Order: sequence, then structure tokens, then C-alpha cells
Amino acid sequence: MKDLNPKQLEAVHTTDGPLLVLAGAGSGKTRVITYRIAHLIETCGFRPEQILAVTFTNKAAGEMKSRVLTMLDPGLRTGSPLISTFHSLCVRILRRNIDKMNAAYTRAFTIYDTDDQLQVVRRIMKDLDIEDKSLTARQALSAISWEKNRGVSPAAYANREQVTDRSEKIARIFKLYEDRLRGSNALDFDDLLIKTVALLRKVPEVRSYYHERFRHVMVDEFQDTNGIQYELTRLIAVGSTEKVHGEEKREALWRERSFCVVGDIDQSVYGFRGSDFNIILGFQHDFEGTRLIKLEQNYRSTQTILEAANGVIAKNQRRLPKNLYATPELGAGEKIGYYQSFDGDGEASFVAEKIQEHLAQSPGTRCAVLYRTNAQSRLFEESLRRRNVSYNIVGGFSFYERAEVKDIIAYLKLAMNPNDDVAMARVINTPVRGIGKTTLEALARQQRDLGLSLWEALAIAVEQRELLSRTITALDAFRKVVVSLGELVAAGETLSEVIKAATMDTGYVRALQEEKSVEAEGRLLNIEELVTAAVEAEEQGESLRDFIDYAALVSDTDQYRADAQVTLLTMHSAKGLEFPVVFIVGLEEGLFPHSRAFESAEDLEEERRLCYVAITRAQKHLYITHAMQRRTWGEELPAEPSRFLNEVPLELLQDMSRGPSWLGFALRPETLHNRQAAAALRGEAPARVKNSSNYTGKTYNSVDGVREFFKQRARSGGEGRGPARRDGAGKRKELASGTGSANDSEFRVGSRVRHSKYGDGVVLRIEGAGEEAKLTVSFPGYGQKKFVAKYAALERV
DNA sequence: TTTAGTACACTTTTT
DNA sequence: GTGTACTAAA
Repeated sequence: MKDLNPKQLEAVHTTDGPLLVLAGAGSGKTRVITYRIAHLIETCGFRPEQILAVTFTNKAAGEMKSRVLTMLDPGLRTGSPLISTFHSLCVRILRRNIDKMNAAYTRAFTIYDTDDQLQVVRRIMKDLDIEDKSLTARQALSAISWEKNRGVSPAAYANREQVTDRSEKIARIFKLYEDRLRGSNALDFDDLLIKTVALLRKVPEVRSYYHERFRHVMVDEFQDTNGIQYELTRLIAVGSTEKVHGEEKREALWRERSFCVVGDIDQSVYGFRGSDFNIILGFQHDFEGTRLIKLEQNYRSTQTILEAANGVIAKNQRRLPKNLYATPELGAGEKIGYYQSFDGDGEASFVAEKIQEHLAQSPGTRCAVLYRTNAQSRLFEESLRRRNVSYNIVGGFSFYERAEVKDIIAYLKLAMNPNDDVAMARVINTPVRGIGKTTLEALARQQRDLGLSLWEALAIAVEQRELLSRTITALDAFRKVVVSLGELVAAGETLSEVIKAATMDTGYVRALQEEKSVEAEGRLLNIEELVTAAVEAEEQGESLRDFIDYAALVSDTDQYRADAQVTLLTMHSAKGLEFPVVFIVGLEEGLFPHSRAFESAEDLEEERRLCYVAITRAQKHLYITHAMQRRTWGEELPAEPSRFLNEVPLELLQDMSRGPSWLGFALRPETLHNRQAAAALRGEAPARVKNSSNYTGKTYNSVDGVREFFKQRARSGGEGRGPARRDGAGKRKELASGTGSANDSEFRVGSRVRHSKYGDGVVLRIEGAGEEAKLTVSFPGYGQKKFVAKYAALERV
């Protein structure tokens, strides 16, 4: 405890009553939580099981768990505190108690991820014949989720005052969606929280069990909680959601008990999924006698980086004023590197080069590239790969999202809950068993008429024998496969045995082996990996149930490895992490801030908080970059510099661009004058702040500057773009002007080429000519791949 | 019924 | 650029 400052120490030592810790970025928040847990166990004598700490991501939970475990005296480690995400906490509670609620669910319930939910909605829309483009399954689902999270039932939604054509459709989908999930004994991510809250409210024994058990409840990243999550934690910590009146009652409640929430409204970046930082603002009001502790000493970043972060966040209206003090020993630090590139490739090259410099100068330095959307990662992957810099990427596609992995898991889900319609629809004909569209439709019809699950409909179909005998045989074979898997589970077979049966006895692996294609090889490897993961989980004492739940709740963010030299990740995933060297890329209007945030001032402020989060990840070196044009949806479009660039105090920036840049323009005296005038105007008219036009006003000058710059560029021919740049537009022009010939094709049989994913290979065959040509390329280790020359990112070596 | 080929939508951010 | 959903042919 000696290395804590007085404020941190106060937070650790406050062990009775409600406690609100406002922790600025880099102020040692996780440290405080872990020390506090250790203190409660080692000094106050609470048993580890009496402590609950809730986080939002598995990553944060895992990190906290391991830090607590290494800190605890091994002698006192009789059990471990429950450190978990909201969702896994709910799964845990529901698996033990959901049947006590009498709500048609059993403890064998299945969890539906977003993909499963979409399948359900798509099917419903098909059944209801709602298939116009104005309402996509995705939109319907997000509307439903929004309503669910606000406690609106399908009936209440249907009876609302304003009924539009759209809302009427959604109401019908909503109703069926809930029915079908219930029929499949399935819960979606929202349900996990909603049903847990309902359970704790309805069943006093369950509520008091958890209330009595957890004497100390802690919530990390509290600014990201939504109403339901808040309710959940209150039900556990307080035993009710009522305000506790009267000094005496409060004292009785808080004796040897605490409710500690930690957060920072400037880092609230999950508004899109319903989080509401008004909850943190109202906390003291909800709990009389709340102890408030502010952690304002930043131990992470240099003075320069902090000033940049403060400069940006100061532009937000909706916030609590806050001071974040730098640690003098860390010094002012280097200026912030600014780079304007011609396009996305140029940006990626700059970043990769700088990373190489840093790694050469001080080997072992951890670098991170932060972007707004996952789609941006590709260019950085390519440029790093070209330079042989190994990297670690967080997000994108997860292992558990791969088709073959989901297939095997669907079999396991069916073994435990054959009524899981989504799982059933997924594997009933995988591998192919001759159960096609017609048969499925027949089953679906019966299902609808009799109100059954797909599984029950199948059993009846087999019995009635009204289908072709060949079909009946196929259906019965499938039924037997699932039944025998179910028997294994019922007999208490081990996780590894069941998963082996799910891969072998279903014929899944055999089908892949017979395919003998490269893709099948890859799938087999993934299945192998899944089995290995299951065996390892079993060694950790996990059951099949645990394993499946884990697969449903892990996100891509969890793949983060702290030891990697270079990490590529979104700004959202970067929350809670720190890196000596940080690149924030794609600072362009429409990308960051994202165009979806343009409509409302609130959303823009959330984007700005995201910018604040991104900047404060940096410890020593920070770079910000933007491109003059960027490829979106395959189209190269001009991009305007982000308004956030203008909000960083410009004197903190050092221009590393080749040639003239936006920054150079912004720093010209007359421009500066305009900026100051604009700033003064803003200061005089604070009432207009809510108007979003105010935001565009700030970048107005700079936008003009960019146009000017573009004009100049057109005349002078532009900055030095890399000679290796593949310019799709240029090629198209050549073709159009009639110069296209066989010569036009970059490739010949025998050419050596490089692909971003498969590495170096040799062209085996070319079909067609020019950019439409189809190339067959052999890659050592990956086999043969086919590409269309126009689309494949193939480079000649 | 299956498969190959093509059209098309996709891009916030996460459990 | 990429993955999925639909369509046409076998």
C-alpha cells in the first residue's frame, strides 16, 4: 500500500457505505480496485467469495483477476473473489435460478449471439412477408433491442401512441421474436441482463441470497452502465432499488458492506449501446452519504500528451470540470507527431516506418495503432507485413465466429437443448444429408401450425411419414445423431468426449476430409484448435456448459496479448490500456468523428470523448495522422481533416508531412487570426453550443484550407506518393482511353506475386486478359487460390 | 437437392 | 475488398 497516493489510499480504506471514485485517465484506477480487494480480504477479514467486482469486458475482468491473485497472500487464498463481466455474472445467476421465475425458461437455456438473433429476425420477416428494403433485419433487431432495454414489452410497443407503418411492422416482428426465443429456450444478450433483473425482483429468496453473499460490490467503468445494469448492481448491493431513507436504516444497511463505483464521464463511449453517464452524475443523489473521491493525478502520460487531451475534451459542454495533473518526473515529453498523407496507403506507410524506427531505437517498445472502425485495419496490416514487422490485431473476426466452429458448437447446443431452433437450422444439413429447402419448408409449416420447436416438428414428421421415404430416412438419421449426443451429455461424459463425438459422430470431420480442398484443410485445423481448447478447458475443471457459455460471451477484444510489440485495435478496444507509442489514424471528418455522429451534438461529444480516450492511451509518444483522400466502398474520395485536429493546441504538434499540409496552413498568421476570432465568437455565444452547426464552424477555415491545398496539388502534381502504389482509378482510365492491351496485365504465368494474407506465390494460370483476368496462384503453405486481377491485392515481386 | 456463380450490402463502436 | 444471400443450371 506504500506506493499509493493519499487519495488512492482513501479509496482503498473506505470500506463501508456507498463510494464514488471519479478516476481520470491514467490515475491508477485498476490499481485502486485491486488494492481495495486485497485490503478487504487481508486486513478487514472478509472472505474472498463475499466480494464482487463487475467489469464490462472479459479482458478487464481477466486483467483484474490476475492482478488480485498475484497480490493476495497465498495463505489467504481460500477462495477467489468473483470478478466478472455483467453478462457472465448474469449467466451464472440464471443458470442456477432461472426456473424459479416460472417464465417458461429452464436452466438449460441457450444464449443467442447477434448472429443468431439476426437469423431469427430474418426468418420472422420472411414468414411475415415483410421484405422491403426500407426495413432490414438489422434495423428491426436494433429497434427491438432498444425497446427491450427500456423495459418495453411487445404488447406495450404495439399499443404506443404513434404508430407508423414501420413501427407496426416492428411490433409484429418484436412479438414473434420474443415468442420464438422463448420457444427455443433461448436468451439473447439483452435478455441475460433483463431476465436477471426480473428474477432478482420477483424472487426474494434469490435476491437475498446474492445480497447476503456479496458484502462488497464494485463496478468498474461505471460511466458505461445502462439503466438495467445499474438496477442489477443495486439489487445485489442494496437488496432493492428503492432509496434508503433515514439515518438508522442507512447505517444498518452499510455496516460491513460497501458499494463502490469507479468511473470517468470523459471516457463514456458506449452511449450507442444504451450507457448513460447521467447515472454516475446522479449516484450521490441516489445514495445519501456517498463518499466522493477524485483521482486527478495522472501517472501515465507526458505533459504534452495531457495538454492535447485536455484541449480536446474541454470542447465538450456536457461534462464535469476536472483537473488532471501531470507527473513532473515524466517531463514535457516530445511534441506530438502530425502527418498528412496523400491517401490511406501513404498513412499506413508512415505509421509502419515510424514503428520500425521506434523498434530499432529501443527494442521492446510497445506500439499501438488506434483507428475508429475495424475496416481500417487492413492497410496497416499490409504495410506492417510488407516490412516484416509482426503485429497483433484485436477485433475483426473472432475464432468463435468462424462457420465451422459455430457448426460444432451448434451441435453441442443441440445436445443440451434440442429446442434451439437456430442451432438446428444451422446444422440440420451440415454436412449435407439431403435435407434441403423443400423439406425445411415443410417442417417450418408444421412448426408454425402446431406451435412447436423445429425439433418437435421433426419428430412428428418422422412419425407421420408423410414425406418422401428418402427424406424421412435423412431426417431420422439426423435425429439419431442429436439424440445420441444428448445421451452422452446426460450420461455425464466429459467435455472432451462430447466434443469429439460432435466432430466425428456427426460426420462433420469426415465430410471435410473427403472434400480435399484447401479451405477444408483450414476448417479442419480450426476444429482441431477447438478440440484442443476444449481439452484445456476441461483440465481447468470446466464443464461442457461452461465451455459453451464462454464461447458465446467472449469477444474479439479478449485476444489481446500484452506482450506483443505492435497492436492494431479500435479506440473502443483500447480503453483501459496504455502504450509507450500510440498512433491515432484516420482523423478525417466522416470517419472520426464518424458520419453517423453528425446529426446530434450528444453523439459528437461522445466521439470527442473517444478522441480523449485515444489520446490518453499514450505514455511517451503520440502521432496523429490523416489522409487527403481515402478509399471507401472501393471508391477513392477526398477527405477533410477532422475537427478534432483543430481542437488539439496546434503548438503541440510537429509537422512530419512531406510537402505542404493542413497544419502548415492552419498555423499561418492570418489563419490563426481567423481561428482566434472564431474562438472568441464561440465564447460570446455559448447558447448556440447545442446547435451542431457550431461544431462545423470550427473546422470551417481548415476545410477551406484543404480545398486550397487540393487546388495547389492539382497544379504541382502532388507530394511524392510511393512508386508501388496501385492506383485503381489510373488503371481504369487507361482502359477507357483504349491503351489497354495484353501488356496491361501485370501478370504472366510464372510471375512471382505477393498477397497480403498468403505471402509469396507463383502464378499458375491466367484466364481472360487485363484487369478482368482470373489468376490461379500457388502459395506455399496455403495451396492454390483463384483471384480476379482487378480486385485481388496482388503485388508483383 | 446441390452447387457454382453472381449480385449486393456492408462499415461504427461490444457483450 | 469481402462475405452472404439469392438464382440458375446440373
